[in-house]
Amino acid sequence: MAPAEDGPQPAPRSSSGRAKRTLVAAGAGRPPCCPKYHKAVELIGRRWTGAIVSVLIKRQAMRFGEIAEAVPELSDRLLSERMKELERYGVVARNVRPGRPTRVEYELTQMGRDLAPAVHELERWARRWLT
Amino acid sequence: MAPAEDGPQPAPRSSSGRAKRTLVAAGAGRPPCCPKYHKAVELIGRRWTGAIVSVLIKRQAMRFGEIAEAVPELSDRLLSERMKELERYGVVARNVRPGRPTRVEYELTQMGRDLAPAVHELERWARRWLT
DNA sequence: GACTAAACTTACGAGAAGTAAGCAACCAGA
DNA sequence: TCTGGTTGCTTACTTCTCGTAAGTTTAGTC
Repeated sequence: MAPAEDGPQPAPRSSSGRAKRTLVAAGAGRPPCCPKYHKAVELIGRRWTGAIVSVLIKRQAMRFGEIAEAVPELSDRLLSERMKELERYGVVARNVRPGRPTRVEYELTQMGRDLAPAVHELERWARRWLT
Repeated sequence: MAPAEDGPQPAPRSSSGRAKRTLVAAGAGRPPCCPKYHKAVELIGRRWTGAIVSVLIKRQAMRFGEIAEAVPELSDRLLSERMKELERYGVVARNVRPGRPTRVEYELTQMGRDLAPAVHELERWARRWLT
């Protein structure tokens, strides 16, 4: 990240009152500061995604209702939405088990399991600094 | 949160069709899965917060406009909002330098610097798994 | 006296999240 | 057979957050 961009000239942004800094900066052909990290934050930064991944790291495979219980503040609607996203990104795998009331199991893929260090570090930080 | 409504019976979710699982679970007196981690995700999971902390980790003190340049997609409005939040949480410190036009410098506190491992792990993951 | 710079604010529409309820498939018990 | 229960989602609607654009403030400078 922070690619090149060592500005000798303080340079652009604005011309009067307040012009479009964003556009000026983007228009200068400068790439976004770190597309991959940004994308990662978009993914796991989305509300509840971190919590979902966190509980899936602790137990290996969980059913829909189990995740819902483990994260009580999360509603079914959002849980369903987040799981679909995570599946689409390849972070979790979804397995439907044959049976009467349909049972669905979710588990992390390798990509998802590899998020563990980040999640653990964040947990460590939270434990240390938050009340 | 979860005021009154203390049902002695576990009475887990539903009675017909689909009742309020969320409220039932919360009402059962069960604490949220991990309040601190949840709080952390609320904080750094908010849009752009991760990116802001990330650039502040790389350089030590930055002015408002420098952060804005380093994260070109981020608008002034949100940058201002996020910085206020981060300051309130104690993640960054704000120093106003005397002189006109007003110059403000932001730098991470120890609490903020301690976020570096989590941010680095997330960056590593992003580099490895995202396109 | 108009112009400029830096750091914010304000206004407003669009999109994401929260809340509540419904649905489909199946089965156990009365 | 009818009632009720379980499970994994949807749908409908409200509220909050984000993105975009433009305005404000303070004081030096041309």
